[in-house]
This record gives sequence, C-alpha cells and structure tokens, in this order.
Amino acid sequence: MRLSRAFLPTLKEVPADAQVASHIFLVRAGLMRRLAAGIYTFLPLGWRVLHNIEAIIRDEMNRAGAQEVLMPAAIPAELWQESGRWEKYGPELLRFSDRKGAKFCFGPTHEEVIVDLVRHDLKSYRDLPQNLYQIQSKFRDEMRPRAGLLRGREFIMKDAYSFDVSVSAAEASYRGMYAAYERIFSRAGLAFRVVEADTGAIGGSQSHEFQVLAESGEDTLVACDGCDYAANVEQAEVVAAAPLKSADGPLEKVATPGKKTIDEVAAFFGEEPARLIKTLIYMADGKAVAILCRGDRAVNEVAVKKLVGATELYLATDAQVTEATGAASGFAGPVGLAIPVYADRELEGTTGMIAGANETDFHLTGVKLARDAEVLAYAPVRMAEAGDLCPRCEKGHFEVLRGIEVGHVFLLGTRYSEPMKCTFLDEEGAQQPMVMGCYGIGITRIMAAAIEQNHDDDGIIWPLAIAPFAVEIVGLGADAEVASAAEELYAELLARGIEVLLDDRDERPGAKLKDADLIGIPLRVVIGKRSLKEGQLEV
RNA sequence: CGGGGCGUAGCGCAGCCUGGUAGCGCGCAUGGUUCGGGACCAUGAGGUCGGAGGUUCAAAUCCUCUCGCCCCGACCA
Repeated sequence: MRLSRAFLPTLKEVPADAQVASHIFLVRAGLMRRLAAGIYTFLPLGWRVLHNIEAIIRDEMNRAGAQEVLMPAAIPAELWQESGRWEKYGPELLRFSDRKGAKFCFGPTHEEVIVDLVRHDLKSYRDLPQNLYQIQSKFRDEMRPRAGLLRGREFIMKDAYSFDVSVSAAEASYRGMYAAYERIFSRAGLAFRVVEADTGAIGGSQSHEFQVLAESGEDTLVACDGCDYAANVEQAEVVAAAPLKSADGPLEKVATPGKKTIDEVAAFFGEEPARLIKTLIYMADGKAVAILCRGDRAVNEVAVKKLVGATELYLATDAQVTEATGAASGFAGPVGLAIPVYADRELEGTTGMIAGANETDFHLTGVKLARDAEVLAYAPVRMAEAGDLCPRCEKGHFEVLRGIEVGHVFLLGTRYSEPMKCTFLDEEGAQQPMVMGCYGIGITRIMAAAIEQNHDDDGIIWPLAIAPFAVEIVGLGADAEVASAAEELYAELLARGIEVLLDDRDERPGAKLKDADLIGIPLRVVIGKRSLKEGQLEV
C-alpha cells in the first residue's frame, strides 16, 4: 500500500478523551475513530490488524476441530425469556423492538441462539461432539465504557460452544480449547498468563481466563512463585495465617469518639490494624449480613457471594448499616449483632481483638469471638495478597500481577441445555441433556492489549504476526534515485507476497520517520541519498 | 446511578470570573524556499461557541433545563 493514497490519518496530538496507551495510539496512528462512547469505526490499518488476529484464531479453531458459523446479532426476546436471562441480564442487554412491537436484543453472547440451533438439528449421540464458533460484533451496554477498546460497548468477539455426551467428554473438549487458546495467544506474540477464574453468572464447574500481562489491566491476578498456580484474585484460594492472640482479658467498652476508620482506631489504641476486627455489613439479596475479617485485610466479594449463597451482593449504605447495627457507620462489630455473622478463617481462635461496639463512638477491646459473638461460619473470605503462602504447593508465595482478560473458557455443564431442552438420545435410547462448554476471545481487545504490551513513547511496536504490514519502506528526501530505489524494492517485496507499506508521500524526513515510529511496522527500510550512494539501506 | 471534570474551526486549546467586533497552535488549500527526526515565508478557506429556553439595549460569557463526552466508584464474559 502506498501511504500517499492511503486513508491513514495520523495525529500529532493526544486525543482529549484518551488516557491509556492503547487508546491514544489506536487513534493517533490512524487505526480507529470514535463514533459514540465505547463504539468505534476501524480504519484500514486497524482492520488489517483485526484480520490478522482473526486469521490466527480461525486457523487454530479449525485445527482444533471447531467449525465456523455466523449467528444473527438481533435475537428475539422469546429465546432469552426461555433461558431466564431476559429478566436476569439487566440493563447491560441492549433491547429494542421491531415495527410490529416484537422485542429483540442485540446479542451480548450467544448461548441461547446456539442451543436453539443445536437442539433442532442434533438428536443422537452419533452427532456429538460438536464445536461451533463465530466471529461477530457483540454489544454490551456497559455502565461505564472506558480505555478505548479495553472496555467498549460494541466489540468483536470470537465465541465458541461445545456439545458433548458426557462430562468427561466435555472436559476433553475443554482441554482442547484450552490448548488452542494457548497457541492462539502465543502466535499473536502476547505475554499472557492462564489463571483460574470465577465462573460468575455464566456458571459451570471450571473456568480459566487468559490474561495479557499489562500494568493498565483491569484485573488483578495472583501467581505462585514456586509452582504454576495462578488465579484471578476474585477466585484465588487463601491460606489463613495463625490466629492472633494476646492477653485473654475481659470485654471492655472504650469511648472512641469520631474514630471510624481502621487506621484511626488502630492509631487510637496504638495497635496494628491486624489486631482489629473489620466488620462489613453487606446486603445479600436484600438482607443484611455481617462479614468479619482482620483489619489489615480486604474482603473478597466473590467469595462472600458464594459463602452466603447470594446472587446480588453489595455493601450496605450508611442508613442500612445503622438499621442493622444500631450505630453509625464505622462502629459496627460482631458482639451482640442480630444479623447473620460470617468471619474470615483467620479470625478463628483470636483473642484480645478490637471491634466496633455497635454503639456510636464506642469500640470494644478484649474481643474473643468464640466467647463474645455468634459466628455462623469461619470461611476464607479475605482477598489474596502479595506474599501470601500458596495454597497449592504450600512453599511458594503469591506475587500480584495486572492483566487484561482476552480469553475465557468455561465448562458449562447442562446449565443451558437442561432448561432449554437441548437433548440427545444415548445408546440405550434414553434422553439426556448435552454437556456444554463455551469459549470466548475478545478480538478488538487483543488489538488493544497487544499495544499496551508493545509500545514506547513514540508509538506502537507490533508483533510481526498481527502487524498491519510486515515491512515499511521510507524513502527520504526529494531525490529521484532514492524514490526509484524505494519503488524498486516495493515492487520486489510485493512480488514476493510480502505485505509492505511504502511511504511515498512528499513529506520531510522528520515527518515520515515520526509517523513510522507511531505506526510501528516491525521491519523498516530507510533509504537515504547518502547511504544509497554507498550501496546501503538501513533496516 | 453517586462523585468530579469538560463541550468554542478537522485536532489540541485560550477567551467566560468582570456581558460589548470569536482568537491561538497544529492540520488543510495556493505559491515559493527547504529535505536524515514532526521545516520556513507569504496568502487563504474553515466556527448557528453542544442544544433549548430565559435575563439584557447586547450573551461564547449570567440563569434554568437538556444532550453528549472523559475520569473515579458501584458493577461486569
């Protein structure tokens, strides 16, 4: 492609709405333009990158035995009502009506559609297994789109769905996809980490996320430095530290006027925050529960959700805290609390702790949970931290990493096939629900993640496998010999089937080189008058 | 949705507090000079100041409402 005729508008200045590197460079290097919040048009250069990513994915998916299909983006509401997600999915689901008033949604994911397809046409164990995938634009009405392509509303996704006759067969499909994903992200030139993940609203028994390691990532991961255990912090198992014990004295109520935060209370008593019992009031499906953890720990809400069996969980408002504890927010404690109390395992057996008194401006000292409070269960609900002992090998310790989730695989089981009656007849003629898996890759997100991981101050540095062009030829100056040498090389590379970009614009050297730095084609050939005379090129 | 910020030329911004001829830089067009790290000179095109209503002799500027965008949070394959 000739730069002189390309639609490749580069920008000198940073767009006002961009904060992260990938967003800035995607716009500055002329790969995309914003149309609305979280919605982008891809320009020729950006589309080439997306095509390259898709090509790798298609190649590996096909090699793994999956077949490509294309499902509609507009999905009738009836299907989503059948699965129950029309009500459950919430405002993230973009809904609309056709001219007759029939309700539709723009698909954010396609379990319903694929299940509907498969249940009509696959009836026998002889038809299974099947693995179907598509590459398509998805729409999720995120409450806060941000960081360009890292969290958009409309984005391109590869989603695959496997159907098997048994759990063990489904596990084999799952492992096949896992392996294919490792090849895909390796080929794309990304440094990634596979972590155990929460199955969340999708459900199922097993789930792994493929995380591209980058400081700007939204996800926090922990990885053991002694074995290969790695997990999203939401999912990470934690080891309880030995219980803290001090003089096992009586309960004492102490006036602590205005001391509400852990730090304030710890300072007031001259104790470490670890000696405090942090009492958080959550609303679990509308009912208040108390969650206790050590003052120096954070609570893992995903773990709490599982522990109390809630589908909706959020931190209580100040008013709800007062209703539950009888005291202002900041003075909640486990002693004498009338709502269900759960405690982190680290608090089991502790003595001489400090906690709120459930009375505004008072705290208790000498708290011994076993004696003073009614704890329903001790369970691991704290958030994993750097330095934690690994729960698997019990030798290594956790390091904390940031990641961008670019892929996610789920072993779904019969969560969709059962309610939607996606069944087959087995060898004995008995009807059984198919066992499913689903597997997603964020294609537009990969493009952004690749830039997050591969850039410098001047621009993008594309991994060769997904680069929009393999080679850029830059002829410097207005010299006729330079121009003809550039043309000759351009023609020769094209003839060899190499994707090459020729900067044949009438621009000064500085402008051409700056643009080349920005666009980040992996191989650059610079032709200048002086070096050409000496029979040399710069590569 | 809660908190904060911002909408003025294609892009980045100033002007608003204290109402009175709409500006700067980049980009773009034309001519000339220049040509190894975002050149220079000259000339020029380009704006219902996000929208609606109000106050006023007069509104980019003050008031009300509204729409959009960004950041933090809640939330989330």
